[in-house]
Amino acid sequence: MGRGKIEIKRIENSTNRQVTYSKRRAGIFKKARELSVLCDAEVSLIIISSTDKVSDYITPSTNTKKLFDKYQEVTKIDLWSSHYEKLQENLNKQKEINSRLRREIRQRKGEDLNGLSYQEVCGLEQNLGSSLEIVRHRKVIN
Amino acid sequence: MGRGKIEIKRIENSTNRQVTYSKRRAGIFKKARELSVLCDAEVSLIIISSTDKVSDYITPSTNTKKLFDKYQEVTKIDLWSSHYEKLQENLNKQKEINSRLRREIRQRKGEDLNGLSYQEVCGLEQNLGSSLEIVRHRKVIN
DNA sequence: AACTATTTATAAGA
DNA sequence: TTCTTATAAATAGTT
Repeated sequence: MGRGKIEIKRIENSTNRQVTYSKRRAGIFKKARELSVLCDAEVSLIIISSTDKVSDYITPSTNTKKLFDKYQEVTKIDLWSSHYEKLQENLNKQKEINSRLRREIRQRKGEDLNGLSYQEVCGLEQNLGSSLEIVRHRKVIN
Repeated sequence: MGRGKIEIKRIENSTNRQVTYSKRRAGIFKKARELSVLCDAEVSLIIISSTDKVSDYITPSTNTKKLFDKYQEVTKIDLWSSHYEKLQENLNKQKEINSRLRREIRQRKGEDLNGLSYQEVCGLEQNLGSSLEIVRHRKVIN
């Protein structure tokens, strides 16, 4: 390319990296445009810099969503379902936490104590006792 | 480029177009790989030929979905919402329930009582009192 | 931001 | 298609 060939590995000097990024980004966008026009192809090119700035090119006759849909159809990479799975996982985690919290509340009400050992019941008793004291005290100063 | 410069417009001869497509596709994928490595950038390149064949490149350290998510975030092009809105809503509801349950537990421990009226504190006191009785009874029969 | 020596990409030909 | 090659284009290092 320029004066002396380069190896393809991360440019450690950040100024040089930034300069090369700008030049090559312009170059590849030009290539994308040319390929799209010359060969009547649909092209989507998204580049996210190391500083998280997004640039993109998409063949004018289409749009990102349409192209992604076609992409999914052909690659069978189900983008939607992987997205869904993560959310679903998160949802399940929340439900599990909620059920633990509910159980704790039931036990603090004296319900659902069968799973507890004698020691645990003793601990709960003490815990409730001191909570009651705190609440009583609060009632008095109110 | 080659022997004599070319204009950037659709190549009408279909054989030439196909040949140019193959060559330039290889070229742009190489550029994508190089940009990604040299500049530590995330690149997604999807090409759909005029005969609907899909090729793609994506920076190895990411995946298509992650990159699309980031893209969506920045461009505000909403690619998924129709699918996940309900799930998201459900998740938010669970989180809300979660925070209510945590508050109830804190109050049963005597914490976070500032939001309660006098009457509510009285109710809590009675509630704790009877819970304590139940637990004491359980301890005895154990 | 411009320049320029080289490397790289590639159009056309075989 | 695949290879060759003349030439255009891209670009690394420099100013």
